[in-house]
Amino acid sequence: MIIPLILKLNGLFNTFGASSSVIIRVLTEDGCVVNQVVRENQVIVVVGETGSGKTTQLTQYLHEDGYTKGAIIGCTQPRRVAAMSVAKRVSEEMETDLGIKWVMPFYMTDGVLLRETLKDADLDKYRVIIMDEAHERSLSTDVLFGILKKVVARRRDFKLIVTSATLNAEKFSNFFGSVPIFHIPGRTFPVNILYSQTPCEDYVEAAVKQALTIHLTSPPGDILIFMTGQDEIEASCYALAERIQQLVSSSSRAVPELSILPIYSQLPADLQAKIFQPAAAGARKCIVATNIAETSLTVDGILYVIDSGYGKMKVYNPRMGMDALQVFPVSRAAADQRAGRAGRTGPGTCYRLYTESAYLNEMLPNPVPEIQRTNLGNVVLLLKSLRVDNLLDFDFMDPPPQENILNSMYQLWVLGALNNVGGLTEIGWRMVEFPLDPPLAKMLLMGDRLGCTDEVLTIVSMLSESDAAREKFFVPESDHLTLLNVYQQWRGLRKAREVRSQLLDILKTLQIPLVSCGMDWDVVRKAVCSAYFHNAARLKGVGDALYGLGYTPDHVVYHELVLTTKEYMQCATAVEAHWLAELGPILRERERERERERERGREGKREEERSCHFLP
DNA sequence: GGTTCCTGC
Repeated sequence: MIIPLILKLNGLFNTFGASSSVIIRVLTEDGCVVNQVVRENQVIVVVGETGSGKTTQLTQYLHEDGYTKGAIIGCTQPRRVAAMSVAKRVSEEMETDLGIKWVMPFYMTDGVLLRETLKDADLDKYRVIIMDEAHERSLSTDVLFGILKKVVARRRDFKLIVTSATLNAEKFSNFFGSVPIFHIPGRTFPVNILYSQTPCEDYVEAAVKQALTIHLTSPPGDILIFMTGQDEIEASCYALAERIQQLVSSSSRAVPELSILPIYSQLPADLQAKIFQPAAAGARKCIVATNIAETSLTVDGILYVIDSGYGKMKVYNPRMGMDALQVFPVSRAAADQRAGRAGRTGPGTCYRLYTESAYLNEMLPNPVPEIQRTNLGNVVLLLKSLRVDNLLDFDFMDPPPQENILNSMYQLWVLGALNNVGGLTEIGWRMVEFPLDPPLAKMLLMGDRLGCTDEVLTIVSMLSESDAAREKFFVPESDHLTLLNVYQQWRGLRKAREVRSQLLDILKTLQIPLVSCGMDWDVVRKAVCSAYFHNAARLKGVGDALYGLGYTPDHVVYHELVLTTKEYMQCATAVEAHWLAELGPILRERERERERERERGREGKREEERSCHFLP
């Protein structure tokens, strides 16, 4: 077998970190040590650079040691594109080794593996699971950690290999009982890090200046600037273009070309693709990005990184039942990840627009894991179905705030998924079958009861489709019906169609018939209402804010409430007040109680009646 | 009239 070995001898028995008692073992050139250690340990943690080939190497060793005989090696990634591209790369590498029988590891997202535990709690079909990029701490990764820890205890033949960035390795090792940590050296170049001498007043301005300085005085190499969002990116690009233009017209010397390229996830795909095209001869690229360029996208040729030190993050507030999209200083780990982007093609430089003292004293070592800042409805449902009765006792590596768990349980109870003692109801058991957020699963099941599964199925599928085409097909009473309208009139929506057919399969297995209500769309609104009545609002003093709706309903339910500069209800549907009473009698009672509590307490006016802004 | 990045089928 001629797969180049990247695992190299890297010093014997180094201790890992000053406080650590864990010894880093060594992977030798011939790989026999790793084989032996995998043999001797059920769980190991592997520290290595992204793309160092560690998963390829590990699966090869595992194969050699017979772990693929009559069993499967599973390898998880946090993102689907990554899972697919790793699978592709590995299969290409395999093809070059003619005549060798190789059992491909099964690549998937961690979310897929998590859902597999629903059907097979012990994951019997897997002999080994490799969790790649576990340091990213996706919601699914964190839930899987707790579940796999139990699988490891129950199945002595089962192996778990967790790969991680340096910072998290010891924590991961401790979680699984001080398991061995391995180090695989990376292949990146050193990055020189320069800090701002004083705190920076306006990082957009500072970034633009720094980029110009690099462009005019530093050797060739592309620039990558990290900003928080679309607005700042547009402002930076505009300012950069303007300054370059000024220089061109005022300077007698020739100003080299600078190709200014914004990138963020909302940017249309054809514009996104531009960042991967090489710059014209003699020109330099300057990419201005959100944190999409931190992990999701990798551009080669970057030698200069300019880091604002900030990023946006969604934070769930259980008291308000609302997500807030807020700007935060990034963590040290994220800042280091950003800096590392300058060292992929050669020795690079990272300009941090904040002081070294801010880096050392004000930034968190790691980002707050997603599980601690999100609505846990799905997690609760899933764990309940795995017969984890007391969620507060579940072995989370970093437990979510108790308030988040209790609030999510309350929401599930309101939806009828949990009974009074916190067990799954019949509806709850059926909701688990759907890979959907609990309200959407509920909407489907209510569609069954109300005779409109066909319509509701489309609406649920469309919520995952882009909202770009929505405007033309506007239905005044309901954003949700607008989505149905879009789908019915323009059936070229690929993603929605795929999702729809897959959800339809699940309906079939649950023996729920596909029934249409024709044009009687009121029942559809009722189904929407039944899913969202915990997200209900009475409109008050909204004035001009409703101009897009055409008329003013008394009550609406909404898909999501997000706090940005203002509070925004996203995807709202007008409902009749008596529907709320019919469909959610328990809720109404609880709400009255809570309102009375609130009136007594100091907590706020804000929650009583939300004046709101509509997004068509 | 606006919002970082992801996921399940």
